[in-house]
Amino acid sequence: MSAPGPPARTGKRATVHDIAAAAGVSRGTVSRVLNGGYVSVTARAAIERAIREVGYVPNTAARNLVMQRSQAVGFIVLEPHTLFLEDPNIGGIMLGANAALSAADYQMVNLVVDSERDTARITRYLSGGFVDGAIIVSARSHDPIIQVVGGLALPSVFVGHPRDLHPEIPYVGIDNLASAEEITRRLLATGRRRIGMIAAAVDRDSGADRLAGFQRALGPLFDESLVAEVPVYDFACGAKGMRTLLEREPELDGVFAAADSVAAGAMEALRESGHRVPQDIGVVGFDNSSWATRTRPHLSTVHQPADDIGSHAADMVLRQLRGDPIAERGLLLPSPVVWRDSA
Amino acid sequence: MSAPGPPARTGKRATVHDIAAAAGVSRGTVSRVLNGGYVSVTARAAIERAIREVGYVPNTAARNLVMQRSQAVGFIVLEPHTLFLEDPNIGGIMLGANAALSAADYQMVNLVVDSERDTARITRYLSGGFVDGAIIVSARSHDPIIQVVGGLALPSVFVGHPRDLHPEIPYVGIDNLASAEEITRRLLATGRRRIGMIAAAVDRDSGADRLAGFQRALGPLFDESLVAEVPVYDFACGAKGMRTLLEREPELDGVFAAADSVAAGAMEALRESGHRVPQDIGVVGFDNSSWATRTRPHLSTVHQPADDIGSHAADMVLRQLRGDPIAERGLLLPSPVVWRDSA
DNA sequence: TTGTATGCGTTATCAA
DNA sequence: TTGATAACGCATACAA
Repeated sequence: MSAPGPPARTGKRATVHDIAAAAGVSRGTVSRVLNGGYVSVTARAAIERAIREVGYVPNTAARNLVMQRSQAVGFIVLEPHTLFLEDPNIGGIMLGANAALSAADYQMVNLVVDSERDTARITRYLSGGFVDGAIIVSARSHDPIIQVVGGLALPSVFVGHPRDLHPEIPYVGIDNLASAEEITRRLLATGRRRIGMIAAAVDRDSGADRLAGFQRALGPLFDESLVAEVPVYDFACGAKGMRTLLEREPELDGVFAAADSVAAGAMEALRESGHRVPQDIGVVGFDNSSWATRTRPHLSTVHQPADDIGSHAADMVLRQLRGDPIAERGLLLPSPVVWRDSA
Repeated sequence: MSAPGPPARTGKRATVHDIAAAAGVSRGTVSRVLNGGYVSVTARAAIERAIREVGYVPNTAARNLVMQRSQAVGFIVLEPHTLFLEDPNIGGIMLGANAALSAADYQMVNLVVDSERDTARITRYLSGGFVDGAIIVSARSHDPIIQVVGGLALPSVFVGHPRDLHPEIPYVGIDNLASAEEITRRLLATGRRRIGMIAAAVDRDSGADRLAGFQRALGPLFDESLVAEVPVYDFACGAKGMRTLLEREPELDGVFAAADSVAAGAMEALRESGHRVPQDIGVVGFDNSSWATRTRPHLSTVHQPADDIGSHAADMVLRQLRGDPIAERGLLLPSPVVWRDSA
């Protein structure tokens, strides 16, 4: 109980004042060695020893108050809590952002807003100066949090490409439309003609763009009845969507699932109904997440550089924080198709 | 740009001082209506109007400084970042904790510590008064963060049942040993005799206890060579562990996988090697996560009430925060076996 | 019921 | 190079 751990387990924590007293100098001098500034060698030595002795650890609230910053950036996810967990994509983006942020010595604070109550609490949190900036994922234009962030003029970045949405806030993402088009084309190239899509989250820009890309690739072959819309990117929705499609069109020979998790669910449904992949039906996904190599056969899919998206998003916030004006209105990262065996 | 959003987009935010000026009262009176205290009806009305007018939002740093609290609780995960995403169990616990915390108007702050650098930054974060309490997941006794938390006397709770680890910090979890024993027994009851285990994370209490339970159930039938140890609870490790086991013992007729994700990987390997489940080999898992119903056949497993664990953990921190002394040294939640078709 | 004054722990601006 | 001293925005004990 008494041996280890640098900070002494006393009720009150040591302050700059205590260091000053212990070292026999003024608080100003202590502050100068803590930050950077002219201080004599002898004074510095005495103070550094005192710091260790009293087990000093800075009080961030006090520092924030005077510095007007928190050294933290919010990672705001506007999705149900459960999806936040299920979606490997959001996870990857989060990891990338966290790595970049922590390299710059910023703490990432994870904020999932799902309910009215969340909105209120997180509004308070953002307004309270707990974060210096924000990375916003899955924004829709009506989200009240967006208004708050805009009103606060909080240095921010959108992940994704929401249109008509605070043009002064930059974005980073991929070209969902072009990539969806490209992967659908390859489905055509392997001879499929009755091609369906399991479209998810069409109320969001990513979902809508993937559907649009699919339609553009198919051109006159596009058949609205071969699009099964499901609410979210997940396994269960994929299985359900696939069953719907099979029911509507027994002759189906190709399927574009809007995400790998959706594709995995679809393949499960396909196996149950006795269809072989890729012989009977070709399947392609989107994301190149760990789902893609968890299915048999492995999924052909679009690689979404989640990690890069996250780190670029973090960089854009960091740059605003530094005062560097950011030139681009937005940033689209490459998302190449990766071919495996499912189509 | 100018229409919506309560806080006016001015550079400086309104303070209590501004409210006082606008309402023609002193700061003290304003503070009293903000918190609670005696204040005349007329003054209150004027102040409340002024608050809306100036678009006041409290400065949390200042409030924290004077109140010596942050109204936030850290959710500390001592695991690699990637596992934090993959492990559905941690996710469920997080969700449960978040729900309880936000119901009590606390902000949950997610802290994953994976590297040296993380440790330093998060130590600073915790010590800086950013959180009033902590929920600690996956602790091992040597983790330096534990020392910090202990040294700070930060109201905390362990998720899991780490022994020899700060006995003054309560824990909440399940009885991994008993449940592992129980589910292994049922494997025996269905006639299996050459039973192996894919043991994961044996350096942690949960992993070690599950292995111990397995051994206790088997008694004299226990064969050390039929235990394949893998580093973490995940799909890929499950497949690899299964292949190892099959190689060591072609006559294997039962397998206990230390987690559902591990079991799913194992079943994938089994399918590839042409073994039928449950006819040739019975498989049981642990967690009752979404993996359990994603496999064919569905997994028999142990239900781990992740949500409840999370909310109970949050409650224990909240109680300490309120000053209620917490009586129990720890809390073990029921974790019943759920039988499906894989064994 | 209200106003005033003081302190929370830092940093920053001055003189010295 | 250093030591006072004034902010930062809020809560609160005390005086009025």
